[in-house]
Amino acid sequence: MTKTVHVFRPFDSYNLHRTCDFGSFSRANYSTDIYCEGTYKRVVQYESRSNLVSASQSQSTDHNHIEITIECKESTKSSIEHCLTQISRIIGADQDPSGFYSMAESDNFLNPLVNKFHGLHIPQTASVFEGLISAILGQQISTHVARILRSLIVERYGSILSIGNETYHSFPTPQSLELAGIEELHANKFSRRKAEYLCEISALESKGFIDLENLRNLPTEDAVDMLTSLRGVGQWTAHWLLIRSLGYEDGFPSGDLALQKIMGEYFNDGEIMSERAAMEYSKKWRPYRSWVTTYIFAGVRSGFF
DNA sequence: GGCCAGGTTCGCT
DNA sequence: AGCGAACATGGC
Repeated sequence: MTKTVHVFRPFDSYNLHRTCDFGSFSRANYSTDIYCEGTYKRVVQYESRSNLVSASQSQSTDHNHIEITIECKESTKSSIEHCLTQISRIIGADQDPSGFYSMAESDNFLNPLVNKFHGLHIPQTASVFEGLISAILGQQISTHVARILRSLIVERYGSILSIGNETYHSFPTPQSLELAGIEELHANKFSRRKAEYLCEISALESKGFIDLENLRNLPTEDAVDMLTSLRGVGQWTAHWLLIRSLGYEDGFPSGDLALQKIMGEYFNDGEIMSERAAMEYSKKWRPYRSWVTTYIFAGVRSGFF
């Protein structure tokens, strides 16, 4: 077991704790990602080898930096490179919120949110596939139930890595979910419809009929079109993916019920906003709507509103 | 027990 | 285009 340590300097404002909190990583049943005592941990696969990668932030007096540790049976220059790229993307340490922050300064609604959650970046899912499956599974149900279902498939279909006394789970591969099959997922607390969506998408990805990772390289519209052509993926899910998996800064899931309620309270005399009205109103926040969405949800989760 | 929760599809007007 | 039902589950 070799161990290597690296230091990464994000933009000054970056706050690991707030970012991991937003990602639900500190919740016991999140399974794949662990955030505990100031350290974030996750297994990163590279060429069929498992690397345990951890990140922690030290707030020394003059400099704010992230320390990244990689543990692996064998490491190479390219495996280390891969792990560093992955981890900094997952924890959002490579993002620059300064454009969003300057826009928010002159916005009465955003300004308090930015003050409260300053340093929160947008955590990215380890893969687009993982983001998509997690998003579909969370449709229409409470975040609490979504976590239960997510950890169920992770523990049942994901691979396991043991180091010392600790056990780490990986997110299921497209192959393993395809293999699980509709019937089995249905028997495991998923609606038949959802089980179908998950298996269909897993099969398409594992057979190479779609390439979810490649969506990162497409213009926004094309990525949304491709995603919504999949059964089980509507506007909400596609935009959620733009924000949480594809790294776009201007996604906006206007179909979101919680978002419509909050916006209604502030901008529509307390009346819930329609999807269309929410989308229209959101245009004043271009091109930073992914940030706006993230900060609003951070507010929702912490009882800010 | 009933209603809702960070939606989507399908089948009607 | 727009509307309503169905979908499975956990929590209040």
